[in-house]
Amino acid sequence: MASIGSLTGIATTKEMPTTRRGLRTREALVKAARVVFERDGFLNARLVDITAEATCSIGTFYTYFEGKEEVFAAVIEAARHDMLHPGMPHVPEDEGPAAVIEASNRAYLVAYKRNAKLMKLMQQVAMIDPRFEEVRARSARAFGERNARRIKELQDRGLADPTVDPELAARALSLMVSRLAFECFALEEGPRDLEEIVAVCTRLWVNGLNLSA
Amino acid sequence: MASIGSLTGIATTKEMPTTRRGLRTREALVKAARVVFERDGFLNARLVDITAEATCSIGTFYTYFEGKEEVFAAVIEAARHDMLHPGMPHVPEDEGPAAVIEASNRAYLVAYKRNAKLMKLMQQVAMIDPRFEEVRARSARAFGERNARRIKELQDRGLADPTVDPELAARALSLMVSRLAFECFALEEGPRDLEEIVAVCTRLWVNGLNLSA
Amino acid sequence: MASIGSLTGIATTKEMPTTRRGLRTREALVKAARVVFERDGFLNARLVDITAEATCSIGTFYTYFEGKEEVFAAVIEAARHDMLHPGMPHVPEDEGPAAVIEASNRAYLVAYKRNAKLMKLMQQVAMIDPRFEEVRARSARAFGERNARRIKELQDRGLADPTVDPELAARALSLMVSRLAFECFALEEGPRDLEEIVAVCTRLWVNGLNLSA
Amino acid sequence: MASIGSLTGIATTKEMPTTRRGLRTREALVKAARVVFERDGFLNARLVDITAEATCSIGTFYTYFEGKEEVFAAVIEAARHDMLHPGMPHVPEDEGPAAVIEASNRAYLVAYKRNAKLMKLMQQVAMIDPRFEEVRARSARAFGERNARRIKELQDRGLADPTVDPELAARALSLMVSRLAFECFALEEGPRDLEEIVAVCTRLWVNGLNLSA
DNA sequence: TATGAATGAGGCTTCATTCAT
DNA sequence: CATGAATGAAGCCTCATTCAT
Repeated sequence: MASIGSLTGIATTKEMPTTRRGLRTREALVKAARVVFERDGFLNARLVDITAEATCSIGTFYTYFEGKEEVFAAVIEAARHDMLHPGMPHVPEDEGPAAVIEASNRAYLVAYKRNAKLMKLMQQVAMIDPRFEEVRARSARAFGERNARRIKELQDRGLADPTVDPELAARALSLMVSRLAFECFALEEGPRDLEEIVAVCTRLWVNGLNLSA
Repeated sequence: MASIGSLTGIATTKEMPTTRRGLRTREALVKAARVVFERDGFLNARLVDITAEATCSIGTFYTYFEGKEEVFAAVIEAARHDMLHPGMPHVPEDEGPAAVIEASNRAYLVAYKRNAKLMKLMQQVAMIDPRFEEVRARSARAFGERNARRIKELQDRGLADPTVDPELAARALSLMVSRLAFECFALEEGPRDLEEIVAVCTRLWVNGLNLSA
Repeated sequence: MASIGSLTGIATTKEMPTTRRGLRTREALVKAARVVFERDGFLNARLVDITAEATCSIGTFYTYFEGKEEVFAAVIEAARHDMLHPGMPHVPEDEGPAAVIEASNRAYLVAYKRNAKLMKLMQQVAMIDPRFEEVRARSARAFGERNARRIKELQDRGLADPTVDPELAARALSLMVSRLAFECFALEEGPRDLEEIVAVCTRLWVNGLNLSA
Repeated sequence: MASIGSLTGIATTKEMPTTRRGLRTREALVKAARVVFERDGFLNARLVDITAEATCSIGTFYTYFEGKEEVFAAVIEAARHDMLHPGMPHVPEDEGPAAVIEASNRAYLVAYKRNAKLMKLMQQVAMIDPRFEEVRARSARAFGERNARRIKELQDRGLADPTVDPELAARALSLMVSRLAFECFALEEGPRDLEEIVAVCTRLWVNGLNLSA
């Protein structure tokens, strides 16, 4: 069982290729892996399928990766910017906290929708391999903590219901959004209209925290 | 690939045993399967482990089940009453909708906590086998629809925020509760104190729907 | 591996049932076995299928037979009269040897056609189990020897080509008829019209032996 | 159930190896398979025996074949030239049709005797697997048709009995030869002296078609 | 006689991983 | 760096046969 990539902080044996050709091959493998994983799922994806998609040999695969888990880590790594940190959109703070929440939710949901298949895959792998569950949990935790800080701030400013526990509320509401995104976009169960989902999520955040302003 | 049990409505080849002895053996296998699945996960669970746990032979296993999937279906089936429909607790309607929601959430979370490992397993299998995903989705849908009806009723009675879409809100809030339960009880990430979670969930439902009026 | 039935002369452990009920059950099993064997082939036929067809239990099967081979032997045994000794038809000897040959061929082919599926089965089993090959060979030998005697007689009477070896010619011509029957009736490759086949076989026998008379 | 080789025209998943080493290994497997099949029969032959005979691993087997059936197809394929179309020997046409028939029969029987075990195997497999029965039938059909054309030609030239149906007679006489070959060489029942068999077969063909004229 | 649950040996197959070229 | 043939551990599953009821 290979250790997984840099995303988890676990050191890997394989280093990044130095030559241009090597970089190109590695990149092709990561791209191919994403295609195959999204098409067949993590478990059904075979290394031969990935190398076939990348038009290289199995041997070449092992030049760059230690195994399935590690390419998967590389796939996640390659998508993380787009996926995990959708980049806070330009929201004038002076439009009020509701606007910030709405913008934040929209940004998250847009990114989620764009990477829906990968997110589904990530969920699958997280349920299979505890190391990826840890990756998922860490990223969720970071997201939750940021939201918790925001909520606490709003409470301190007297703008939010002071009776809710900021950490737990942030977690609950974040899970609400991410899970709804998962079901609607990844599983394709339910409405796929983005704005509809943004609206509900935002309303439930705003109401839930009693953002009176 | 075997078809899965009656839970899904899909017919299975193997019939229920008619004799007392057969019934006992089948039951032992289901119980053993639950133990092994919860301990090793669905993928790592081997049939030999299950039959060893049930102290019978592999052949006997195949007398009652067509494969791993089918025992798993039987495990779920055996736990469904306790798990999926925790039974509405006796809540005096006259204590108001908030009390009903709280009782409902508590009942759900209590049942979830009791079956936490199985719920985790179900999530895992649902991510692996689409037939079980369908089972999970169906049960979630039923739960969501029931809540949607309640919300609509409250809206009609002027007790809930009329601007939220009942279906989507019900879904979002249900997912919030179930996912929080999943993380806290199944993954054991976060607080495991039941009442704390009940409180937050209830508060967010109540606030979210603006039931304060 | 059980020994096979009386047809082969090999003694079997199981004796014929003494009670009326036992006889009925045994008969039902033999009948069912023929149905299942003809439908699924010897290899694919499972004992459960046979007992299901006979509406009795596996245990009952072993009351009467020692295994698959033995029921098969019983099936053959039950069909042998019709199959192996089609009974010499009433052919006035004075119509000449050609008429005798024709009548003989017709009788054989009629019986073959009637039991085509069983004959195919017998071929299959003979290729699988040497003991049944021995059964088949013995019966073919008997047939061949009878024909050889006839040929020799015709040669002695100056009616047949004296240059052919009676044994080998009898064998060759017998094989010709039986194999043609096999292909046309059992495999259903080629013409299934009985008289057409009778005509060709007879003509080739008559010409082949130069039955000038 | 794997599809069988190119002999049948059915496409196979596994491609021919490109490297020299691969070619050698595949060849070793085919050769080993023939040995094991001929020794143990198709049903008793285990893949381990074949790979042991070829001194390679089971995994290697699956690099080249999809299963037992497919190696068997390859074995047949490898032997087909020698077996199925023994190549018309150089027979001066002017020696008359009888000489052609004799030469043809001898060529066939010589080839048959050389591959007797394989022919027996082929018969066995044909009785077990309909796809191989189809292969056998096709090859027999081709042989029969060729002979039918010959007979018709002889009839047209007034050299053969015009009352026999060319197709059916060709089939009957071909079956006679092939079946006699099968019994004498494959089953080793009866005379194994080639010339004796050639003589009888030729005599019965010649007489049967009345080529004496 | 009849039943049918229990048995378990042993074949088949997959695919991540290695390594000689 | 690239190749792809070779490996073999590891699980699944079948079904004839037994035997206690």
